[in-house]
Amino acid sequence: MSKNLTSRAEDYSKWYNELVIKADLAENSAVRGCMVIKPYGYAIWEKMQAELDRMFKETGHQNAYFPIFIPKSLFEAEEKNAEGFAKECAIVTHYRLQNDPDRPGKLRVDPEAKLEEELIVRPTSEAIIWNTYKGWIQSYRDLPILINQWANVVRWEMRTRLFLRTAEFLWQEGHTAHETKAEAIAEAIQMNEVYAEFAENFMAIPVIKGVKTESERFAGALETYCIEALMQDGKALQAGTSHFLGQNFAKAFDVKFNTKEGQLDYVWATSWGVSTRLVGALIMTHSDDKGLVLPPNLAPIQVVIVPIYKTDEQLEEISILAKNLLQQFKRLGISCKYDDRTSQRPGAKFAQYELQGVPLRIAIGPKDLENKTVELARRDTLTKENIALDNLVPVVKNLMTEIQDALFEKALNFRNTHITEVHTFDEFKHILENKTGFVSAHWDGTPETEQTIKELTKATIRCIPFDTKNEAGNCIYSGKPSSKRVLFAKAY
RNA sequence: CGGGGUGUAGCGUAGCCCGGUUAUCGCGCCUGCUUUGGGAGCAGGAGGUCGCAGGUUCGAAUCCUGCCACCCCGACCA
Repeated sequence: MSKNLTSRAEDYSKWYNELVIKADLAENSAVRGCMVIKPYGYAIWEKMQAELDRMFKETGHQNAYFPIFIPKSLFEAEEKNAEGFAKECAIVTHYRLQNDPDRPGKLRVDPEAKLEEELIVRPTSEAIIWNTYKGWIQSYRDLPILINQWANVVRWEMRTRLFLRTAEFLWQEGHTAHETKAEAIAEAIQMNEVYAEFAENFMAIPVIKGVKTESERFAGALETYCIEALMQDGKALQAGTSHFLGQNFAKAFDVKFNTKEGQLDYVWATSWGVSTRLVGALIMTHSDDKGLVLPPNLAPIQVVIVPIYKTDEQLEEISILAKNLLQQFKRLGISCKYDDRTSQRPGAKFAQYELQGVPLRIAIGPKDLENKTVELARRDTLTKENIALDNLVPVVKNLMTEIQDALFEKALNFRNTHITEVHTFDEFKHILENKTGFVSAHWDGTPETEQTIKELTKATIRCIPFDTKNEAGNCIYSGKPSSKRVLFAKAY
Protein backbone atom coordinates (compact mmCIF):
# COMPACT_ATOMS: atom_id res chain seq x y z
CA MET A 1 0.00 0.00 0.00
CA SER A 2 1.59 3.20 -1.11
CA LYS A 3 1.65 6.00 1.39
CA ASN A 4 0.65 8.38 -1.33
CA LEU A 5 -2.73 6.83 -1.79
CA THR A 6 -3.68 6.27 1.78
CA SER A 7 -2.20 9.08 3.78
CA ARG A 8 -4.90 11.67 3.17
CA ALA A 9 -8.19 12.08 1.41
CA GLU A 10 -6.61 14.57 -0.99
CA ASP A 11 -4.19 11.91 -2.17
CA TYR A 12 -6.97 9.65 -3.33
CA SER A 13 -8.35 12.48 -5.36
CA LYS A 14 -5.23 12.59 -7.50
CA TRP A 15 -6.33 9.62 -9.51
CA TYR A 16 -9.97 9.27 -8.57
CA ASN A 17 -10.47 12.80 -9.76
CA GLU A 18 -9.52 11.83 -13.27
CA LEU A 19 -11.85 8.96 -13.43
CA VAL A 20 -14.93 9.29 -11.36
CA ILE A 21 -15.53 12.53 -9.58
CA LYS A 22 -13.97 15.81 -10.42
CA ALA A 23 -14.05 18.84 -8.21
CA ASP A 24 -14.98 21.63 -10.52
CA LEU A 25 -12.74 24.43 -9.46
CA ALA A 26 -14.25 26.81 -11.93
CA GLU A 27 -13.06 30.32 -12.67
CA ASN A 28 -15.73 31.70 -10.41
CA SER A 29 -14.61 31.10 -6.87
CA ALA A 30 -18.20 30.94 -5.72
CA VAL A 31 -18.54 27.39 -6.93
CA ARG A 32 -15.25 26.37 -5.40
CA GLY A 33 -15.68 23.24 -3.43
CA CYS A 34 -18.53 21.87 -5.50
CA MET A 35 -18.12 18.66 -7.42
CA VAL A 36 -18.86 17.27 -10.82
CA ILE A 37 -19.91 13.68 -10.55
CA LYS A 38 -18.95 11.89 -13.75
CA PRO A 39 -21.18 9.14 -15.15
CA TYR A 40 -19.24 6.24 -13.67
CA GLY A 41 -19.19 7.81 -10.22
CA TYR A 42 -22.86 8.68 -10.48
CA ALA A 43 -23.67 5.10 -11.40
CA ILE A 44 -22.16 4.02 -8.08
CA TRP A 45 -24.25 6.61 -6.24
CA GLU A 46 -27.37 5.39 -8.08
CA LYS A 47 -26.69 1.84 -6.88
CA MET A 48 -26.44 3.15 -3.35
CA GLN A 49 -29.62 5.16 -3.74
CA ALA A 50 -31.56 2.20 -5.07
CA GLU A 51 -30.60 -0.03 -2.17
CA LEU A 52 -31.20 2.60 0.50
CA ASP A 53 -34.52 3.50 -1.06
CA ARG A 54 -35.55 -0.14 -0.96
CA MET A 55 -34.58 -0.37 2.71
CA PHE A 56 -36.46 2.82 3.59
CA LYS A 57 -39.62 1.59 1.92
CA GLU A 58 -39.28 -1.76 3.60
CA THR A 59 -39.37 0.08 6.94
CA GLY A 60 -42.52 1.96 5.97
CA HIS A 61 -41.16 5.24 4.62
CA GLN A 62 -42.27 7.26 1.61
CA ASN A 63 -40.41 9.74 -0.55
CA ALA A 64 -41.42 13.39 -0.91
CA TYR A 65 -39.76 16.62 -1.92
CA PHE A 66 -39.55 20.03 -0.25
CA PRO A 67 -38.23 23.38 -1.51
CA ILE A 68 -34.54 24.21 -1.64
CA PHE A 69 -35.21 27.74 -0.31
CA ILE A 70 -36.06 28.38 3.31
CA PRO A 71 -37.29 31.81 4.39
CA LYS A 72 -34.96 33.17 7.04
CA SER A 73 -37.75 33.49 9.59
CA LEU A 74 -38.51 29.78 9.32
CA PHE A 75 -34.87 28.90 9.45
CA GLU A 76 -34.30 30.75 12.71
CA ALA A 77 -37.33 29.25 14.44
CA GLU A 78 -35.44 26.39 16.05
CA GLU A 79 -32.69 28.31 17.78
CA LYS A 80 -30.04 25.69 18.30
CA ASN A 81 -30.42 24.29 14.81
CA ALA A 82 -30.18 27.77 13.28
CA GLU A 83 -27.16 28.62 15.37
CA GLY A 84 -25.44 25.39 14.39
CA PHE A 85 -25.70 26.15 10.70
CA ALA A 86 -25.67 29.94 10.70
CA LYS A 87 -22.00 30.23 9.82
CA GLU A 88 -22.20 28.10 6.72
CA CYS A 89 -25.26 29.28 4.83
CA ALA A 90 -25.67 30.55 1.29
CA ILE A 91 -28.31 33.27 1.21
CA VAL A 92 -30.48 34.53 -1.64
CA THR A 93 -31.11 38.25 -1.37
CA HIS A 94 -32.21 39.29 -4.88
CA TYR A 95 -34.25 37.82 -7.71
CA ARG A 96 -33.25 39.75 -10.81
CA LEU A 97 -30.28 40.92 -12.89
CA GLN A 98 -30.09 43.89 -15.23
CA ASN A 99 -27.62 45.39 -17.71
CA ASP A 100 -24.83 47.20 -15.95
CA PRO A 101 -24.86 50.83 -17.12
CA ASP A 102 -21.17 51.20 -16.23
CA ARG A 103 -19.91 48.08 -17.95
CA PRO A 104 -21.49 47.36 -21.33
CA GLY A 105 -22.26 43.71 -21.94
CA LYS A 106 -22.10 42.91 -18.25
CA LEU A 107 -24.88 42.20 -15.81
CA ARG A 108 -25.39 43.43 -12.29
CA VAL A 109 -27.82 42.66 -9.52
CA ASP A 110 -30.88 44.86 -9.86
CA PRO A 111 -30.92 46.85 -6.63
CA GLU A 112 -34.69 47.23 -7.03
CA ALA A 113 -35.11 43.46 -6.91
CA LYS A 114 -34.26 42.97 -3.29
CA LEU A 115 -36.29 40.26 -1.57
CA GLU A 116 -38.51 41.28 1.30
CA GLU A 117 -37.11 38.39 3.24
CA GLU A 118 -33.87 36.59 2.52
CA LEU A 119 -34.00 32.93 1.52
CA ILE A 120 -31.57 30.40 2.92
CA VAL A 121 -30.38 27.69 0.56
CA ARG A 122 -31.09 24.63 2.66
CA PRO A 123 -28.15 23.21 4.60
CA THR A 124 -30.68 20.67 5.91
CA SER A 125 -34.47 20.67 5.73
CA GLU A 126 -35.84 20.35 9.26
CA ALA A 127 -37.17 23.90 9.27
CA ILE A 128 -39.13 23.86 6.04
CA ILE A 129 -40.37 20.33 6.59
CA TRP A 130 -41.60 20.99 10.12
CA ASN A 131 -43.29 24.13 8.96
CA THR A 132 -45.11 21.96 6.43
CA TYR A 133 -45.90 19.18 8.92
CA LYS A 134 -47.70 21.74 11.07
CA GLY A 135 -50.49 21.78 8.49
CA TRP A 136 -50.55 18.00 8.15
CA ILE A 137 -50.92 17.02 11.77
CA GLN A 138 -53.98 17.52 13.94
CA SER A 139 -54.70 14.15 15.46
CA TYR A 140 -52.82 11.08 16.65
CA ARG A 141 -54.51 9.46 13.64
CA ASP A 142 -52.24 11.54 11.39
CA LEU A 143 -49.18 9.96 12.98
CA PRO A 144 -46.65 8.68 12.37
CA ILE A 145 -45.39 10.60 9.36
CA LEU A 146 -42.49 8.71 7.83
CA ILE A 147 -40.96 10.69 5.00
CA ASN A 148 -37.65 10.65 3.19
CA GLN A 149 -36.33 13.19 0.72
CA TRP A 150 -33.55 12.78 -1.87
CA ALA A 151 -32.01 16.20 -2.34
CA ASN A 152 -28.99 18.41 -2.61
CA VAL A 153 -27.92 20.65 0.25
CA VAL A 154 -25.42 23.48 0.48
CA ARG A 155 -23.06 24.11 3.36
CA TRP A 156 -20.66 26.97 2.85
CA GLU A 157 -17.72 25.43 4.65
CA MET A 158 -14.60 27.49 5.01
CA ARG A 159 -12.59 24.62 3.73
CA THR A 160 -13.81 21.76 1.63
CA ARG A 161 -12.39 18.29 1.08
CA LEU A 162 -13.17 16.39 -2.05
CA PHE A 163 -15.76 13.66 -1.38
CA LEU A 164 -15.89 14.29 2.35
CA ARG A 165 -16.96 17.87 2.71
CA THR A 166 -18.08 19.56 -0.49
CA ALA A 167 -19.99 22.83 -0.59
CA GLU A 168 -22.93 21.18 -2.31
CA PHE A 169 -23.66 17.52 -1.83
CA LEU A 170 -26.33 14.95 -2.56
CA TRP A 171 -28.01 13.08 0.23
CA GLN A 172 -31.18 11.67 1.59
CA GLU A 173 -32.78 13.07 4.71
CA GLY A 174 -35.53 11.32 6.58
CA HIS A 175 -37.91 13.37 8.73
CA THR A 176 -40.42 11.58 10.88
CA ALA A 177 -43.12 12.66 13.32
CA HIS A 178 -44.40 10.42 16.13
CA GLU A 179 -46.97 10.22 18.87
CA THR A 180 -44.65 9.15 21.63
CA LYS A 181 -41.09 9.66 22.74
CA ALA A 182 -40.47 5.92 22.80
CA GLU A 183 -41.67 5.53 19.24
CA ALA A 184 -39.44 8.33 18.01
CA ILE A 185 -36.39 6.93 19.77
CA ALA A 186 -37.15 3.51 18.31
CA GLU A 187 -37.35 5.07 14.84
CA ALA A 188 -34.02 6.86 15.23
CA ILE A 189 -32.34 3.68 16.42
CA GLN A 190 -33.99 1.64 13.67
CA MET A 191 -32.69 3.97 10.95
CA ASN A 192 -29.21 3.88 12.42
CA GLU A 193 -29.47 0.10 12.16
CA VAL A 194 -30.58 0.41 8.53
CA TYR A 195 -27.50 2.50 7.82
CA ALA A 196 -25.23 0.02 9.56
CA GLU A 197 -26.72 -2.87 7.62
CA PHE A 198 -26.36 -0.96 4.38
CA ALA A 199 -22.74 -0.01 5.06
CA GLU A 200 -21.73 -3.52 6.05
CA ASN A 201 -23.75 -5.71 3.72
CA PHE A 202 -23.88 -3.53 0.67
CA MET A 203 -20.74 -1.42 0.80
CA ALA A 204 -18.62 -3.95 2.71
CA ILE A 205 -17.62 -1.21 5.15
CA PRO A 206 -17.62 -2.32 8.79
CA VAL A 207 -19.03 0.31 11.14
CA ILE A 208 -19.34 0.91 14.85
CA LYS A 209 -22.80 1.82 16.05
CA GLY A 210 -23.20 4.17 18.96
CA VAL A 211 -24.25 7.56 20.22
CA LYS A 212 -22.50 10.91 19.98
CA THR A 213 -21.44 12.90 22.99
CA GLU A 214 -23.28 16.11 23.77
CA SER A 215 -20.72 18.30 22.00
CA GLU A 216 -20.73 16.21 18.83
CA ARG A 217 -24.52 16.02 18.70
CA PHE A 218 -26.60 17.45 15.84
CA ALA A 219 -27.71 21.02 16.48
CA GLY A 220 -31.22 20.77 17.87
CA ALA A 221 -31.14 17.04 18.71
CA LEU A 222 -31.50 15.37 22.08
CA GLU A 223 -29.56 12.32 20.96
CA THR A 224 -27.51 11.55 17.86
CA TYR A 225 -26.96 7.94 16.88
CA CYS A 226 -24.18 7.26 14.40
CA ILE A 227 -22.18 4.76 12.46
CA GLU A 228 -18.45 5.33 12.44
CA ALA A 229 -16.08 3.75 9.93
CA LEU A 230 -12.29 3.55 9.88
CA MET A 231 -10.37 4.50 6.77
CA GLN A 232 -7.15 2.83 5.64
CA ASP A 233 -5.09 5.78 6.82
CA GLY A 234 -6.28 5.28 10.38
CA LYS A 235 -8.69 8.21 10.49
CA ALA A 236 -12.33 7.79 11.42
CA LEU A 237 -15.21 8.86 9.21
CA GLN A 238 -18.77 9.51 10.31
CA ALA A 239 -20.68 7.50 7.74
CA GLY A 240 -24.25 8.21 8.79
CA THR A 241 -26.28 9.79 11.57
CA SER A 242 -29.78 9.44 12.95
CA HIS A 243 -31.17 11.99 15.39
CA PHE A 244 -33.80 11.87 18.08
CA LEU A 245 -35.04 15.48 18.03
CA GLY A 246 -37.39 15.28 20.98
CA GLN A 247 -40.12 17.93 20.78
CA ASN A 248 -37.72 20.74 19.87
CA PHE A 249 -38.91 21.20 16.32
CA ALA A 250 -42.56 20.61 17.18
CA LYS A 251 -42.33 23.36 19.76
CA ALA A 252 -40.44 25.69 17.41
CA PHE A 253 -43.03 25.22 14.66
CA ASP A 254 -46.00 24.70 16.95
CA VAL A 255 -46.89 21.21 15.76
CA LYS A 256 -49.45 19.90 18.25
CA PHE A 257 -51.86 16.99 18.00
CA ASN A 258 -54.83 15.60 19.85
CA THR A 259 -53.91 12.47 21.75
CA LYS A 260 -56.11 9.40 22.17
CA GLU A 261 -56.88 10.73 25.64
CA GLY A 262 -58.09 14.03 24.27
CA GLN A 263 -55.08 16.04 25.38
CA LEU A 264 -53.03 18.40 23.24
CA ASP A 265 -49.34 17.45 22.90
CA TYR A 266 -46.31 18.26 20.81
CA VAL A 267 -45.15 15.61 18.33
CA TRP A 268 -41.87 13.75 18.69
CA ALA A 269 -39.40 13.93 15.85
CA THR A 270 -36.44 12.22 14.23
CA SER A 271 -34.21 12.99 11.28
CA TRP A 272 -31.54 10.90 9.65
CA GLY A 273 -29.24 11.14 6.63
CA VAL A 274 -26.41 9.77 4.58
CA SER A 275 -24.69 11.53 1.72
CA THR A 276 -22.29 11.24 -1.20
CA ARG A 277 -19.66 11.25 1.51
CA LEU A 278 -20.27 7.49 1.49
CA VAL A 279 -18.60 7.40 -1.93
CA GLY A 280 -15.54 8.84 -0.22
CA ALA A 281 -15.80 6.18 2.46
CA LEU A 282 -15.97 3.54 -0.22
CA ILE A 283 -12.78 4.75 -1.86
CA MET A 284 -10.82 5.11 1.33
CA THR A 285 -11.90 1.75 2.68
CA HIS A 286 -11.21 -0.53 -0.27
CA SER A 287 -8.91 1.14 -2.79
CA ASP A 288 -5.35 0.10 -3.51
CA ASP A 289 -2.52 1.47 -5.64
CA LYS A 290 -4.10 0.23 -8.85
CA GLY A 291 -7.27 2.17 -8.20
CA LEU A 292 -10.75 1.56 -6.95
CA VAL A 293 -11.86 -1.77 -5.58
CA LEU A 294 -15.63 -2.08 -5.72
CA PRO A 295 -17.70 -4.61 -3.83
CA PRO A 296 -19.82 -6.49 -6.40
CA ASN A 297 -23.05 -5.11 -4.89
CA LEU A 298 -21.99 -1.59 -5.81
CA ALA A 299 -20.14 -2.13 -9.05
CA PRO A 300 -21.87 -0.62 -12.09
CA ILE A 301 -20.01 -3.24 -14.12
CA GLN A 302 -19.48 -6.51 -12.25
CA VAL A 303 -17.77 -8.48 -15.01
CA VAL A 304 -15.86 -7.22 -18.01
CA ILE A 305 -14.82 -9.36 -20.96
CA VAL A 306 -11.69 -8.40 -22.90
CA PRO A 307 -10.86 -10.12 -26.21
CA ILE A 308 -7.29 -10.86 -27.23
CA TYR A 309 -6.76 -11.51 -30.91
CA LYS A 310 -4.49 -11.15 -33.91
CA THR A 311 -6.88 -11.49 -36.80
CA ASP A 312 -10.40 -10.35 -37.58
CA GLU A 313 -11.46 -13.97 -37.75
CA GLN A 314 -10.25 -14.57 -34.22
CA LEU A 315 -12.05 -11.47 -32.97
CA GLU A 316 -15.23 -12.61 -34.60
CA GLU A 317 -15.00 -16.03 -33.03
CA ILE A 318 -14.24 -14.55 -29.62
CA SER A 319 -17.11 -12.08 -29.98
CA ILE A 320 -19.62 -14.88 -30.56
CA LEU A 321 -18.46 -16.58 -27.38
CA ALA A 322 -18.35 -13.34 -25.41
CA LYS A 323 -21.84 -12.30 -26.42
CA ASN A 324 -23.12 -15.70 -25.48
CA LEU A 325 -21.54 -15.31 -22.05
CA LEU A 326 -23.04 -11.84 -21.68
CA GLN A 327 -26.49 -13.32 -22.18
CA GLN A 328 -25.89 -15.96 -19.55
CA PHE A 329 -24.59 -13.44 -17.02
CA LYS A 330 -27.43 -11.04 -17.64
CA ARG A 331 -29.91 -13.83 -17.04
CA LEU A 332 -28.36 -14.25 -13.59
CA GLY A 333 -28.64 -10.54 -12.91
CA ILE A 334 -24.90 -9.95 -13.23
CA SER A 335 -24.07 -6.70 -14.98
CA CYS A 336 -21.38 -7.16 -17.57
CA LYS A 337 -19.64 -5.47 -20.44
CA TYR A 338 -17.82 -6.74 -23.48
CA ASP A 339 -15.04 -4.35 -24.45
CA ASP A 340 -14.22 -4.95 -28.11
CA ARG A 341 -12.81 -1.50 -28.80
CA THR A 342 -10.05 -1.70 -31.34
CA SER A 343 -8.52 1.58 -30.26
CA GLN A 344 -7.10 0.08 -27.08
CA ARG A 345 -4.89 -2.93 -26.61
CA PRO A 346 -5.61 -5.54 -23.95
CA GLY A 347 -3.03 -4.26 -21.45
CA ALA A 348 -4.52 -0.79 -21.50
CA LYS A 349 -8.00 -2.21 -20.98
CA PHE A 350 -6.82 -4.35 -18.06
CA ALA A 351 -5.37 -1.26 -16.40
CA GLN A 352 -8.50 0.77 -17.03
CA TYR A 353 -10.87 -1.74 -15.44
CA GLU A 354 -8.56 -2.15 -12.48
CA LEU A 355 -8.67 1.62 -12.01
CA GLN A 356 -12.46 1.47 -12.19
CA GLY A 357 -12.57 -1.35 -9.67
CA VAL A 358 -14.50 -3.87 -11.80
CA PRO A 359 -14.62 -6.99 -9.57
CA LEU A 360 -14.03 -9.62 -12.26
CA ARG A 361 -12.27 -9.56 -15.61
CA ILE A 362 -12.46 -12.28 -18.20
CA ALA A 363 -9.87 -12.41 -20.98
CA ILE A 364 -10.51 -14.60 -24.00
CA GLY A 365 -7.83 -15.27 -26.62
CA PRO A 366 -6.92 -17.83 -29.29
CA LYS A 367 -5.44 -20.20 -26.71
CA ASP A 368 -8.69 -20.16 -24.81
CA LEU A 369 -10.70 -20.92 -27.91
CA GLU A 370 -8.46 -23.89 -28.48
CA ASN A 371 -8.57 -25.14 -24.86
CA LYS A 372 -12.17 -24.15 -24.14
CA THR A 373 -11.06 -21.98 -21.22
CA VAL A 374 -10.96 -18.32 -20.22
CA GLU A 375 -8.67 -16.34 -17.98
CA LEU A 376 -10.50 -15.05 -14.93
CA ALA A 377 -8.93 -12.26 -12.86
CA ARG A 378 -10.12 -10.98 -9.47
CA ARG A 379 -9.77 -7.30 -8.72
CA ASP A 380 -9.64 -7.66 -4.94
CA THR A 381 -6.84 -10.21 -4.80
CA LEU A 382 -5.31 -9.41 -8.21
CA THR A 383 -5.10 -13.16 -8.87
CA LYS A 384 -5.69 -14.86 -12.22
CA GLU A 385 -6.64 -18.39 -13.11
CA ASN A 386 -7.72 -20.35 -16.15
CA ILE A 387 -11.25 -21.66 -15.89
CA ALA A 388 -12.92 -24.27 -18.07
CA LEU A 389 -15.65 -22.62 -20.10
CA ASP A 390 -18.21 -25.13 -18.81
CA ASN A 391 -17.63 -24.03 -15.21
CA LEU A 392 -17.39 -20.32 -15.83
CA VAL A 393 -20.91 -19.11 -15.19
CA PRO A 394 -21.38 -20.82 -11.80
CA VAL A 395 -17.86 -19.83 -10.75
CA VAL A 396 -18.55 -16.18 -11.58
CA LYS A 397 -21.85 -16.30 -9.77
CA ASN A 398 -20.21 -17.64 -6.63
CA LEU A 399 -17.40 -15.13 -6.82
CA MET A 400 -19.87 -12.27 -6.64
CA THR A 401 -20.71 -13.15 -3.05
CA GLU A 402 -17.23 -14.42 -2.26
CA ILE A 403 -15.60 -11.12 -3.24
CA GLN A 404 -18.27 -9.13 -1.42
CA ASP A 405 -17.56 -11.13 1.74
CA ALA A 406 -13.80 -11.05 1.33
CA LEU A 407 -13.76 -7.27 1.07
CA PHE A 408 -15.82 -6.94 4.22
CA GLU A 409 -13.63 -9.41 6.10
CA LYS A 410 -10.48 -7.60 5.04
CA ALA A 411 -11.82 -4.22 6.13
CA LEU A 412 -13.20 -5.70 9.35
CA ASN A 413 -9.86 -7.22 10.19
CA PHE A 414 -8.13 -3.91 9.60
CA ARG A 415 -10.67 -2.08 11.72
CA ASN A 416 -10.53 -4.57 14.57
CA THR A 417 -6.77 -4.52 14.74
CA HIS A 418 -6.95 -0.73 14.91
CA ILE A 419 -9.02 -0.44 18.05
CA THR A 420 -6.60 -0.08 20.92
CA GLU A 421 -7.46 0.00 24.62
CA VAL A 422 -5.28 2.41 26.53
CA HIS A 423 -4.86 3.10 30.23
CA THR A 424 -2.74 6.27 30.39
CA PHE A 425 -2.78 9.58 28.57
CA ASP A 426 0.79 9.01 27.36
CA GLU A 427 -0.26 5.72 25.87
CA PHE A 428 -3.28 7.45 24.37
CA LYS A 429 -1.13 10.05 22.60
CA HIS A 430 1.39 7.44 21.50
CA ILE A 431 -1.26 5.28 19.84
CA LEU A 432 -2.83 8.27 18.08
CA GLU A 433 0.52 9.37 16.71
CA ASN A 434 1.95 6.01 15.73
CA LYS A 435 -0.56 3.22 15.34
CA THR A 436 -3.58 5.49 14.60
CA GLY A 437 -7.15 4.18 14.43
CA PHE A 438 -9.70 4.09 17.24
CA VAL A 439 -8.51 4.41 20.80
CA SER A 440 -10.76 2.94 23.45
CA ALA A 441 -10.42 4.87 26.70
CA HIS A 442 -12.21 5.93 29.84
CA TRP A 443 -13.64 9.43 29.91
CA ASP A 444 -15.16 11.38 32.77
CA GLY A 445 -18.21 12.37 30.76
CA THR A 446 -17.61 16.13 30.74
CA PRO A 447 -17.49 18.32 27.63
CA GLU A 448 -14.56 20.18 29.20
CA THR A 449 -12.32 17.11 29.27
CA GLU A 450 -13.42 16.18 25.76
CA GLN A 451 -12.52 19.68 24.57
CA THR A 452 -9.14 19.67 26.27
CA ILE A 453 -8.24 16.28 24.82
CA LYS A 454 -9.25 17.57 21.39
CA GLU A 455 -7.02 20.59 21.74
CA LEU A 456 -4.07 18.52 22.92
CA THR A 457 -4.33 15.63 20.47
CA LYS A 458 -6.80 16.61 17.70
CA ALA A 459 -8.70 13.45 18.58
CA THR A 460 -12.44 13.58 19.23
CA ILE A 461 -14.87 11.14 20.75
CA ARG A 462 -16.29 9.43 17.70
CA CYS A 463 -18.94 7.61 19.61
CA ILE A 464 -20.01 5.80 22.71
CA PRO A 465 -20.56 2.34 21.21
CA PHE A 466 -23.79 0.49 21.97
CA ASP A 467 -21.98 -2.73 22.67
CA THR A 468 -19.58 -1.35 25.26
CA LYS A 469 -19.81 -3.26 28.50
CA ASN A 470 -19.75 -1.51 31.84
CA GLU A 471 -16.27 -1.43 33.30
CA ALA A 472 -15.11 0.69 36.17
CA GLY A 473 -12.08 2.83 35.40
CA ASN A 474 -10.59 6.28 35.53
CA CYS A 475 -10.73 9.03 32.92
CA ILE A 476 -7.66 8.98 30.73
CA TYR A 477 -7.14 12.70 31.24
CA SER A 478 -8.72 13.86 34.50
CA GLY A 479 -8.45 10.60 36.45
CA LYS A 480 -12.06 10.92 37.60
CA PRO A 481 -14.14 7.73 37.78
CA SER A 482 -15.76 6.39 34.61
CA SER A 483 -18.11 3.50 34.06
CA LYS A 484 -17.31 2.63 30.48
CA ARG A 485 -14.92 3.21 27.61
CA VAL A 486 -15.59 5.49 24.63
CA LEU A 487 -13.93 5.55 21.21
CA PHE A 488 -11.59 8.38 20.36
CA ALA A 489 -9.97 8.96 16.96
CA LYS A 490 -8.71 11.60 14.65
CA ALA A 491 -11.49 12.12 12.17
CA TYR A 492 -12.23 13.59 8.79
C1' C B 1 -8.51 35.71 7.72
C1' G B 2 -3.04 34.12 9.16
C1' G B 3 1.57 30.90 7.51
C1' G B 4 3.88 28.35 3.33
C1' G B 5 3.84 27.14 -1.91
C1' U B 6 2.50 27.08 -7.17
C1' G B 7 0.68 29.35 -11.93
C1' U B 8 4.39 27.66 -19.00
C1' A B 9 -0.39 23.36 -24.87
C1' G B 10 -6.09 19.09 -22.90
C1' C B 11 -2.83 16.88 -18.59
C1' G B 12 2.03 16.67 -16.21
C1' U B 13 6.48 19.55 -16.64
C1' A B 14 12.02 21.94 -17.94
C1' G B 15 13.79 26.78 -18.33
C1' C B 16 13.61 31.56 -13.79
C1' C B 17 18.63 32.23 -9.14
C1' C B 18 22.60 34.43 -13.47
C1' G B 19 17.45 38.43 -19.14
C1' G B 20 19.70 37.11 -25.31
C1' U B 21 18.05 32.46 -31.70
C1' U B 22 12.14 29.72 -33.49
C1' A B 23 10.07 28.32 -25.18
C1' U B 24 11.91 22.07 -23.23
C1' C B 25 10.38 17.19 -22.56
C1' G B 26 6.67 13.35 -21.58
C1' C B 27 1.47 11.80 -21.85
C1' G B 28 -2.70 12.60 -24.76
C1' C B 29 -4.63 14.13 -29.81
C1' C B 30 -4.46 13.69 -35.70
C1' U B 31 -2.43 10.73 -40.29
C1' G B 32 -0.01 6.29 -42.13
C1' C B 33 2.22 1.48 -41.71
C1' U B 34 3.41 -2.51 -38.48
C1' U B 35 1.35 -4.65 -34.00
C1' U B 36 -2.30 -7.16 -30.13
C1' G B 37 -2.05 -13.17 -23.62
C1' G B 38 -0.40 -6.68 -18.95
C1' G B 39 -0.62 0.26 -20.09
C1' A B 40 2.41 -0.97 -28.40
C1' G B 41 6.56 0.56 -32.08
C1' C B 42 8.22 3.65 -35.97
C1' A B 43 7.52 7.96 -39.13
C1' G B 44 5.07 12.49 -39.92
C1' G B 45 1.69 16.39 -37.92
C1' A B 46 -1.50 19.87 -35.09
C1' G B 47 -1.74 22.42 -30.58
C1' G B 48 1.18 28.29 -26.58
C1' U B 49 -2.37 35.49 -24.29
C1' C B 50 4.59 31.55 -20.43
C1' G B 51 -2.06 33.58 -14.68
C1' C B 52 -3.41 39.20 -15.47
C1' A B 53 -1.78 44.42 -15.56
C1' G B 54 1.98 47.82 -15.26
C1' G B 55 7.34 48.92 -14.91
C1' U B 56 12.91 48.38 -15.85
C1' U B 57 15.70 47.19 -20.47
C1' C B 58 18.04 47.48 -27.12
C1' G B 59 15.65 42.81 -25.54
C1' A B 60 11.42 39.79 -20.19
C1' A B 61 8.74 33.10 -19.16
C1' U B 62 13.23 34.99 -16.49
C1' C B 63 14.22 41.16 -12.84
C1' C B 64 10.68 44.83 -10.01
C1' U B 65 5.53 46.39 -8.36
C1' G B 66 0.43 45.44 -7.96
C1' C B 67 -3.55 42.19 -8.68
C1' C B 68 -5.95 37.35 -9.55
C1' A B 69 -6.41 32.13 -9.12
C1' C B 70 -5.32 27.48 -7.13
C1' C B 71 -2.87 23.90 -3.60
C1' C B 72 -1.14 22.66 1.42
C1' C B 73 -1.18 23.84 6.84
C1' G B 74 -4.25 26.39 10.53
C1' A B 75 -8.90 28.82 12.17
C1' C B 76 -14.24 26.47 10.85
C1' C B 77 -16.99 21.75 10.36
C1' A B 78 -23.27 17.13 12.46
